[in-house]
Amino acid sequence: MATIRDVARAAGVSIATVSRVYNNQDLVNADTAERILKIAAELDYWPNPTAQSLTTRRTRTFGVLLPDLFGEFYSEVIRGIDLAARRGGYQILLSSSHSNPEDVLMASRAMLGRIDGVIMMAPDETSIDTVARVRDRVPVVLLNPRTPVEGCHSVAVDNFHGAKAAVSHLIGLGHRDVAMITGPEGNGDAEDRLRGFREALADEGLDPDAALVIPGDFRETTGFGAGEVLLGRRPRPTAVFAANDSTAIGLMAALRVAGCRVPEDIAVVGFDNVTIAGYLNPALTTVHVDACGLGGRAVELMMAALEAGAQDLPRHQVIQAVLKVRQSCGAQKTPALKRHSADGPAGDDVDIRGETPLRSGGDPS
Amino acid sequence: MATIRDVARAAGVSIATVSRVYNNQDLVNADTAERILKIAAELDYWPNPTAQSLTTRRTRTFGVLLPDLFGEFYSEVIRGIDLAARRGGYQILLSSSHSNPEDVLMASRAMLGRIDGVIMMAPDETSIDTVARVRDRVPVVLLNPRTPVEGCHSVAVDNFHGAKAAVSHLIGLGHRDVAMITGPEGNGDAEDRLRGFREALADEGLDPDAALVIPGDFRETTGFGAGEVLLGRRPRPTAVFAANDSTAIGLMAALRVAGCRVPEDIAVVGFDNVTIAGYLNPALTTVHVDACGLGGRAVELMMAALEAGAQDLPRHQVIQAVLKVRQSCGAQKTPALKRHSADGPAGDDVDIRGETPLRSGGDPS
DNA sequence: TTGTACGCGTTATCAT
DNA sequence: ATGATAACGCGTACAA
Repeated sequence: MATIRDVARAAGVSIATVSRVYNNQDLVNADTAERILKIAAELDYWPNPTAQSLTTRRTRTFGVLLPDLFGEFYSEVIRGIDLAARRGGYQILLSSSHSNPEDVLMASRAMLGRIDGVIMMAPDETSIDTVARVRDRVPVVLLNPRTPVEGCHSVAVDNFHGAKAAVSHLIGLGHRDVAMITGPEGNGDAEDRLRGFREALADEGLDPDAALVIPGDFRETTGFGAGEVLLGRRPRPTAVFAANDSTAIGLMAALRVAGCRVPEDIAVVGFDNVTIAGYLNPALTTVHVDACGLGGRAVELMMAALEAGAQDLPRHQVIQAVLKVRQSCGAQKTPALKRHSADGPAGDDVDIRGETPLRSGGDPS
Repeated sequence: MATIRDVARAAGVSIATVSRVYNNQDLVNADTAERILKIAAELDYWPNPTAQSLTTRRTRTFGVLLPDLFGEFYSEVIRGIDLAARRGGYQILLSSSHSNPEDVLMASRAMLGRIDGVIMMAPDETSIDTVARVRDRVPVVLLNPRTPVEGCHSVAVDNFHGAKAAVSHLIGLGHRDVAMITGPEGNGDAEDRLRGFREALADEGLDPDAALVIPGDFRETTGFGAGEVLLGRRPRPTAVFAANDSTAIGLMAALRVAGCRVPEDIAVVGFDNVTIAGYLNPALTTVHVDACGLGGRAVELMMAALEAGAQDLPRHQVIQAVLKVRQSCGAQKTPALKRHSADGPAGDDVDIRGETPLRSGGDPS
C-alpha cells in the first residue's frame, strides 16, 4: 500500500529521487540510494506497475491468445512461451479457448492497453481483418498461421513436409495402400498434413484420390471410431497415417480390440511425438514437433519486434517436423529399393526427454 | 491510440460524459450516449485498462502461479482457470516453473499491482512466510496446499483417500504384496498418496514398512526405471501402485519389455486418469482427478473473495478423487470376501470424455 | 546530485 | 443530464 510518496516523505527526499533509485540507480548519490532502499524495504514498498505503465507506455507483458488448451501440444507451447518470457523479464496475459473471430477480437480488446504485444494462434476462421485490427496497435506474432497476415511475424511448424516424410517412409517400407485419418475440418495444421499425405502418394506414383481418407478431429475417441471404419474396408489399407498422436492412440486401441496387430497387420504413424509416444505398445512412430520451441521462438520474435519499434519488419520462421521412427510402422515389407535412403536423416533420434532416468538407464523408445 | 479526450472533443462533450457512457450508461442521455458510442467506434477508441485500474484499484485480473507446466495435470488446471475466469470477466496473468520460494516471491512481486488476487500452487518448500506476504496484499487461493496458510482459501484434491481406495481395491482383489512408486520427494500430492498407500495396507493388516517403495518423480522415464528395479526384487510384488499415470505408463513399458504381463503377472494402478488412460494396453486402472474442476473451483473462490472484500473468511474445498477401474489391475485373484463390497461406488464410471465419438460408438475404456 | 511540476488516461466528486 | 477538476502512482523534462 505504501506509495512512492510515502517513501519520499520518510526518507526526506522528493519522489523524483526515489523514482531514480529504481530506474537510473547511478543518477543518485550512493548513500541516499541505500538509505531510500532501506526505508522502502521497511515500508514494504514496491513500485506500482500499473502506474509505471501509464507513464512509460510499456507493460512488459504480452498477451497470448490460443484457440484451445486441450492436449499436450498447446500446453507445451505455453510452457515454451512462459519460459522464454520470464527469461526476458516479461509477463504473460493468457486467454484461450477461442473458437471464433469474435472471441478473438473481444479477447484482444480486453488485453489492449495492458500488453506490449500479442502472440496468437488464431482459430482457423479468424479473419485477417480481425488480426489486422490488433496489429495496428501492437506487434503480433502468429503461431502456425494458415495464411500470413501482412505486418505480422510468424512461427510455423512445417506440417507439410513432416507429413510427407512420414507417408514417404510408409511407402518406402512397401506399403501401397495407405489411409489417413485427418484432423478437424478447417484446421490449418490438419490441412497441411493432409496435403503432405497426398503429395507423398503422388510423388510415388500412387493415386491420392484413391486413398482412403477418414475425417477426424485430433482426439482419441475419433481415432477409435476411425479404426472401426477402417477395419470394415475392403481391400483393407496396410498402413495408416493419423493426423496426430491422439488419433493414432485411439486408432491403435480400436485395432487391438479387433485383434488386428500393429504393425504386422496395419502400420500406424502419428504426428506430434507426445511424451508417451515411446511408451506405447507398440512404440509409436510419429513426427516430432517441438511445441515448446515454437512458443520460445515466438517470444524471441516478439521481443525483437518490441526492441525494433517502428522500423520493425516482419520475420517468418519455420520449425522443422522430424520423423521419429519407432515400432508402430514396422520394418520393410519388400526388399530395399533406392527409396530407403531417401528417408535421409528423418529417422534420426530426436531426444525428447532431455533427462536421464532417476534410477536406471532404461527407455523403451 | 485515441483517448477519452479525443472522443469527448469530437463529440463536443466533456470527458466525464464519455466516461459515464462506459460505466453508468443510464446516467447519460440516450441520444448523446449513442452519438458518443458511434464516434468512439469511428475513432476506434477503447478505454485504457491501465488507466482504469489506476483509479478504480481493480484490474479484473488475477495471477496464476504454478510450479510447472509439464504434463496434463497442470494444463488441465490452467484450462479450468481460464474457462472460469473468462466467464467471470477476468483475465489471467500466468507464471509457472517456480521451483523455490524466492521464485514465487519474485513472481508475486512482479504481479502485485496488476492483479486483484493470486491463485497459486506453491512448490513444496515454499515458506508460509512467502505466501503470507502476498496474502497481506491480495486474496490468495491455494491449490493443493501441503499445509493450510492462515487467511488463505484453498482447493485440494483428496489424494489421500483416492490413493487409499486404489490400494484397497488391489488388496481386495487378493494382492498381498503391493509395491508403490512414489512421486517427487517433498511433493505434497505425492506424500499424501504415499500416506494413503500405507494406511490402506495397515487397514488390511499388512505391514506398510515391509512394502516395497521405489522413489519416482511423476515422469514416464522414472516409472520405466522403477519397473526394472521391481522385476529384480524377490519375492516379486504382484501389484504396483504408481503415484501418477505417467509413472504407471513408464512402468508398464518396462514390464512389457521384460515379458511380464499386466495384469496377469503384475497388476498396475495409476493416479490422475489422463486422457489416454483408457486407450492404453491394457487400459489403465487409475484414480480420476478433475484437474479442470480444481482450477474452476479456485476461480470461484477467488471471485467470491473479491466480492466479499474485507469481511471475507477463508473457505476450504476438497475435490474427491475417484477410483476408475479398468483392466490393468485385473480381476479377483481369490474368492470374494467381504472386502469386495467395501470398494463401494469407487468403481463407478466417471465419464471423462464428455463427448460421443464423431463417427462411431466405440470406446475401449 | 536533487527538487518541481507536468503528463499518462481514467474515474469520481462536486458543481451546475 | 452534464461539466470542471482533483485524484490515482509514477516517470521525466527542466530547473536549481
